[in-house]
Amino acid sequence: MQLNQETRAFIERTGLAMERLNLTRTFGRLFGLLLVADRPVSLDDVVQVLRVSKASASTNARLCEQVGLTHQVSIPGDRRDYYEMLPGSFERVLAARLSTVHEMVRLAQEGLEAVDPDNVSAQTRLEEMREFYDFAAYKMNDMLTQWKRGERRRQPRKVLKE
Amino acid sequence: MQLNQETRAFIERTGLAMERLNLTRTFGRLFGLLLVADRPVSLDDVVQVLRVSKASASTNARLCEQVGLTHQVSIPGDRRDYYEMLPGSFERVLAARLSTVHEMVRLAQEGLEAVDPDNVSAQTRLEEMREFYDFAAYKMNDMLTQWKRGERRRQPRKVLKE
DNA sequence: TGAAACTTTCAAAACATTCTGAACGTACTT
DNA sequence: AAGTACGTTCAGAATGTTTTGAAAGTTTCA
Repeated sequence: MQLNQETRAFIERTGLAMERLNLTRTFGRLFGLLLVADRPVSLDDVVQVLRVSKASASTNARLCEQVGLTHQVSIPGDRRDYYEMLPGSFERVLAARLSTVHEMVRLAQEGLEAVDPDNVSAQTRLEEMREFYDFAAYKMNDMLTQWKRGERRRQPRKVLKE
Repeated sequence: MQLNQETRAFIERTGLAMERLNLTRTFGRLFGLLLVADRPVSLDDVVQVLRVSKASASTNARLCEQVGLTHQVSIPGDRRDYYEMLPGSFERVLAARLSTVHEMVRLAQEGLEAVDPDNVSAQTRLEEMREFYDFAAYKMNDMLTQWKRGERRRQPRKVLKE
């Protein structure tokens, strides 16, 4: 696969960015490659562009599939597996996040059941936690619904402090 | 620090839950302890309850402070440092997440500048990515604002598929 | 059926992270 | 000033994760 120098640099930056999110650099580079590819990507493409072993390419490609980032594609007259990022990947990733938010709600509930009834500060904290994540889950749901409905007008750019 | 058996079990579950979110088990246990404590927690408490070295207790306690989970507390006549989880921790954690969402927007923008102008599929994908995370950032901001304003009515429970 | 073209699996190696004990620094107390 | 109580740092140990090469598995096709 032909990629210009800037594009290769972008792939590396993606690797680093994903590393910061606690994913692996290789996985992140693959994500970058999938973003910029102008056609479905084969395992050999991954090996060639990312300079990793075929084993690693295979493992990470399957991971992408698992988390809903890619779909498998086949090409007539070709036996290889191809992977492609389809529209809607981002919302699928976010939807998966929802379940971790629900887990926080559940955890808080378990805490409330475990602590002594006279431990007021813990009760208060755990209630805040439960309310917060419950609220967050609700809002995330909302957001996904709106996005899927196409209510996605681009927000006016503004400077935000980090 | 006295903790009943259930509460100790809760701390362990918190450790495991945080591990699933790519944090360390020790950090997660500390989070659990801070949630259920009925008074500010000292390093010695951490050592005693979590059975970790003082070094690890110190490192992880400082990490909690860094990410805005705890505040330092001092007690008259006591030289030790105490840590306590204050209200608003959860929103601080989420606010920190916002910056990673912004990074995704920036990354997508960089991609758009890097790929060949005739690579339409990449352009489309990267635009979707930029729009999505931009939208997400906007909605997260909204959510935080509403939460802080107290618009946090508990949502009716409903069953959601994992 | 057998060879060719692929992908997956697996044990070991490379690498990265986290924890520990010990040493050190600092600030109180007597 | 010396002793004590505390927190931090650091090198090395323990542990966990990812990648690799090699071998095995699968599918296609002649």
